[in-house]
Amino acid sequence: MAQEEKNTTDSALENITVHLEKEQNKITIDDVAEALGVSKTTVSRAISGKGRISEGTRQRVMEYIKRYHYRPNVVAKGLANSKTYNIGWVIPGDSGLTDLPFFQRCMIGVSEVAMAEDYDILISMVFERDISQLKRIVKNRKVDGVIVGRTLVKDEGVSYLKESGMPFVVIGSSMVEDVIQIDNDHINACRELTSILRIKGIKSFALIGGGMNQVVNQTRYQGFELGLQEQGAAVSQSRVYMDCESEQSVEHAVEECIRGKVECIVCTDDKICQYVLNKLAQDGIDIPGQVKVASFYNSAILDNYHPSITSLQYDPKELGTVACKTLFDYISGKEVQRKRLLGYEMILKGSTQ
Amino acid sequence: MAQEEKNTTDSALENITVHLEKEQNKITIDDVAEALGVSKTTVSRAISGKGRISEGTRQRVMEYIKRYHYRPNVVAKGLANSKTYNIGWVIPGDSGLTDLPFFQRCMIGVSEVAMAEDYDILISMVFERDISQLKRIVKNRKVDGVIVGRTLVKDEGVSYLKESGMPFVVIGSSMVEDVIQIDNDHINACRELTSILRIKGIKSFALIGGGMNQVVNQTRYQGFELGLQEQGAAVSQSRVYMDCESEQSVEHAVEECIRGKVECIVCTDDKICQYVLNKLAQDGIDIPGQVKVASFYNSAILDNYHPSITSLQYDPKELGTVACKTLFDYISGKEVQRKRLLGYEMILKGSTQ
DNA sequence: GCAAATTGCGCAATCGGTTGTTCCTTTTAC
DNA sequence: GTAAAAGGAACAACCGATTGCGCAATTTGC
Repeated sequence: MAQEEKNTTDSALENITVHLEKEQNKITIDDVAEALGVSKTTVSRAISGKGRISEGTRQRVMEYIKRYHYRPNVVAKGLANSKTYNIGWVIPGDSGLTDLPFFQRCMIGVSEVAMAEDYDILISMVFERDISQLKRIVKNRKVDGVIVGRTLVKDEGVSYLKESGMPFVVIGSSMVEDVIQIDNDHINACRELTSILRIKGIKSFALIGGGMNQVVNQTRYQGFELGLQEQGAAVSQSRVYMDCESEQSVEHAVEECIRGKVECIVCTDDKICQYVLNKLAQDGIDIPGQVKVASFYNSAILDNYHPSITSLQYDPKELGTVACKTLFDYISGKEVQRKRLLGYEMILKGSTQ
Repeated sequence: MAQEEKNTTDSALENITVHLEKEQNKITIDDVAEALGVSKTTVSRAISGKGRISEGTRQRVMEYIKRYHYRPNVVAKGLANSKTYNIGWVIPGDSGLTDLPFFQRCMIGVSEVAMAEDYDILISMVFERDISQLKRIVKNRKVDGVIVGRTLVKDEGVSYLKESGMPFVVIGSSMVEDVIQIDNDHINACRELTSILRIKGIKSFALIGGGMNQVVNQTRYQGFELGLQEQGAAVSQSRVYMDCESEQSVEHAVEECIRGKVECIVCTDDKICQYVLNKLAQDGIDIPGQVKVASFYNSAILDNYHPSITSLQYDPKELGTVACKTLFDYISGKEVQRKRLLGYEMILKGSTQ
């Protein structure tokens, strides 16, 4: 009965309309100047600390500002010194379950650094290969720089940014020349993984991976091949199934692995790993008894599997932090390293025991 | 060998530094005016279409603009008419696997509407209950309005926005008075679900749900109770386990359901449903034979379960679209409905067969 | 004690647009 | 044919900050 009342109340409320009434008695730098009997130049200097100003008046201004909650208008400030105090954050709009939390955590790093510099983050989603949103924020000069996550081998966003002259940093690697990149050391991560597993006596590997149009997958593929090469004759065989975009293609790859008595399956991301694990469970194949499994990211979507999955783990927040710092350095004219590789962590778990 | 060369090349590249050299010969409205021998007023009016201007000169201006790719400086434009051409998008920084894709798809809707109005989206993440990022963009007046996703029962962000006078719209519902809300009709969705299941002969239900501090969970709880109430004596018993934040608490709830011979478990979100399904699988309990299961969102994280899971599904993009349109209407002074409820879709699948 | 150097502060231009007002020209009305 | 109305374009103020430059007052140097 209580609920029913509640419900009818709600229905009634639905038809209520509201509209905005503006008042906005926003205080400007002129107001502050007038109130204190000084020029706005003085107020500006008190705040920025630039130029010549006596400590006394500076204090007086700061007190007034604090007391009456004056905040400089960022738009006006931006106009005066040609800055927007925004950076763009380009993310794939169609990112999967693995990517999404990864980039969100990247963004935490970006966000922290940006806030410290009084910058905010403007978002630009890229669907399929449509970069019109990115073009907009660049052409409209709504950002001072851009950070790009997940690059493709032939990445139109990166090419566009490069020719536009807009400063930008790529999280991950890029095939385009002369681009500032912050990436994890996938190559060495893969080498170490194969090496460690080899020491455990594994002699046959398979790599099951996503689209080779993504730079990250290509890099992991390289690292995997390189790692196996280093193991030399000790590895009897290896199989590679890249460009697995659907669950079916992954299942097919797994079937071939089983048939070929592959001892260890390495997945290039956790979504693919999820498919692999489901297929193995379906076929009643024991992990790690009959086949061992390793993946990347160590993300939450694999949390519920037993045994837990050996992973190469990165620190997405660190990627974000470093990328954003690098971007600011670059914008402010400092020299920055063109390509910087961050570390990784090997998390050995039950699936490769 | 090829790879090794590649690798050393890469290492060498890592130490290369780059730095920005500015040139930026950006063309301004004055340049256009001068080139055409008209005043900048004329150029401005040609573009905006406001004021009196002959069709001839308008054409002339537009042609020049197109040819030389003139783009008005949005910051300057914003300063002149006190707009930022940005809207804020507040999302929980710690959102789970279900929330994240949901809000991303909301954002697609928001983004589309915003772009059509020449607006961009500024992001503000809320961690725990820390709304300092939101405060920043509001105080710095970097946005003309804000859209808030996932509200808490006692939501500091919403309270803050309300007292700040910044226009905003909530996706979902809010407990704060007089707030513009766009939500799905959870109440009726729940009622319909219980009703349909009841018709199938189910007599005992359980609801396993997340934190009651989230408005959406509270609403679903209400709808569930209301639905059962309407079924009256036909329902022999029902159990409610809200505030399940951990996998353990979900498992515990499931155990009790099994022991109590509950015929159908309803989950308030797909993450919880995942836990429920894992627990049921672990205990070897058959779905839908021994117990039926239903959830919300119909999200991808349940894609790999068999049988597939009956869900109440919403259209997140529509939520975003409507929210953003409403926000623009409100900002421009139009009257808007205070609370608007959007539809839902019942997806009956194997888990309730 | 006087010139030079330093300090403190304000004037006014500037960033790149928008818009109310004015002024001149053309069109309309009767 | 003349007054009124409408049309077209420019002037200049304005949005709210920053900053080069100039001037007066104070401090320093010898």
